Amino acid sequence: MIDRLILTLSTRDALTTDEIATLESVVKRDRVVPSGEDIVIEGSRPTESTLLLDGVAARYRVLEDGKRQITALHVPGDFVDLHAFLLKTMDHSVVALSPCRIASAAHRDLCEISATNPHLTRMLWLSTVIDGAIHREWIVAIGRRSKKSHLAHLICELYVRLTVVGMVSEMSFHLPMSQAEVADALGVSLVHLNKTLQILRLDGVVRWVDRIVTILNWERLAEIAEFDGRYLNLSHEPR
Amino acid sequence: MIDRLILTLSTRDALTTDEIATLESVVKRDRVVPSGEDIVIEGSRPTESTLLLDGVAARYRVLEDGKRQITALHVPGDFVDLHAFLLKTMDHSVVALSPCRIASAAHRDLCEISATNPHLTRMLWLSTVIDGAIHREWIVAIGRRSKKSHLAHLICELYVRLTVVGMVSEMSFHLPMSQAEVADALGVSLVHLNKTLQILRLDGVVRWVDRIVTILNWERLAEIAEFDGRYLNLSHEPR
DNA sequence: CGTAGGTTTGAGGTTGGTCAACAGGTGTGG
DNA sequence: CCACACCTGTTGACCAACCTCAAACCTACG
Repeated sequence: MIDRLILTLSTRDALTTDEIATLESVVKRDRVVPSGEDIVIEGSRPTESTLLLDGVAARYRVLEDGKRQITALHVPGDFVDLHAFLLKTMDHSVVALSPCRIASAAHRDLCEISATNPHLTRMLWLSTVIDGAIHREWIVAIGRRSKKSHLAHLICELYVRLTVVGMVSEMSFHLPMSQAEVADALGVSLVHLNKTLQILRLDGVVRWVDRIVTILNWERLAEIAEFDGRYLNLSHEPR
Repeated sequence: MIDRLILTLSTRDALTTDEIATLESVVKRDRVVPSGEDIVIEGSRPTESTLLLDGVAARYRVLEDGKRQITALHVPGDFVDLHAFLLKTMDHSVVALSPCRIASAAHRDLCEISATNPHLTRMLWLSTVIDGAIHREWIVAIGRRSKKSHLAHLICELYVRLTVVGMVSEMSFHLPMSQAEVADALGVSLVHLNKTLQILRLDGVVRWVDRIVTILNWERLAEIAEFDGRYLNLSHEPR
């Protein structure tokens, strides 16, 4: 069940069989959330953290005028709200952008891990700081990149993250998001997102049809995005 | 020396005297970095994390065309690169925006803490996830707020964060940043930042002269910013 | 067959960027 | 003491990027 969590973590550092067993025993009750439904709600005080097993989910906030900003996208193997283990109260909601299979880890059990297994604790901590690294990259992208470069960057990021959990084949991956949702992730209007996407298509660097993204020219795409995947911290080292 | 770190942490949860003593013994070698100098450099592999004792520092990245984006601002009591304890390699630099007094905590010692004091470990972990919460709020601000609202929001945030460490008096605080640096934090041009600031001044909500910021009308400012400080996680509870 | 959700396109207006110039303050060397 | 460079803040003019509104089109589905 937690194969993809293991993949994401063990890409960064080796897990012992004991640690894997601990994670397996702690992650429980898998179920499916339909597309469009909230997995976690702003203001709630969850007593467990949610692991995404399958599907794509997004953290988001809505402003008073109805504008929505997606602050993070999650792929299988990600905890969508591990930070709530320490923050206690959710300061944003998490929505299922596609049907999502999820499971839960009780904060009581996570607390137990933090008391008994320092290395596994650091690995969980690591996954929250990688979230942070991705947030920073998004800030740079929204703040200083052109929209074309930003969109290219997002595609590069998702390509790499989905590769880690084995969900890319032949430069192609399923991205179950509407253009309106992608626009909310980039902080642009739907209309402008669409026009920006046209440009990438015309450049011949990506195909994006029926929610299947195919990278036709990785070199050019990464160049447009000025993409440097180091922030995803894929290197395997003692943590 | 670490008074402000204690302030920030114990605002969120009680620290035992033992824990305070541990922190005190781990944070060493305070020194001053002159304004404008880098405290940590992108690509480096620090073996210790840096605690900011005094001054203001910023995490930032520079793109190929020379544009800079500040991804985080740090006030006294913040660790500027605690995440590097787990990420190992810095994916951004940290610069002193004013003369900064800093001290260091060796990763070896932090690792020791993670092995021996679960609660203190969680408190350090907490401080990295609060960083993350601030990042998310910045993403929302850059992506979906008007520049006026975004600037107001930044002022509100700094007001609250500086209050926690006792650096605000009578709605006034010292903010040792040039307008160009603030512009890099908001992801706008210097010219536009200046014009936006004029508007807030004309509205009579802030005074901002000689790097001293005075909030003249908190109510209106918070309203313009649509500010809700919950994301700063100031509530005191067991973590 | 009508409706709903998603994509695409065009037109026109606003926000915010770039370029350029100037003002005030500070430090430096002649 | 002045002349000068330099840094920061300020302002105006012009232009590009991006937004909003609006409509058309497509497909899936009851």
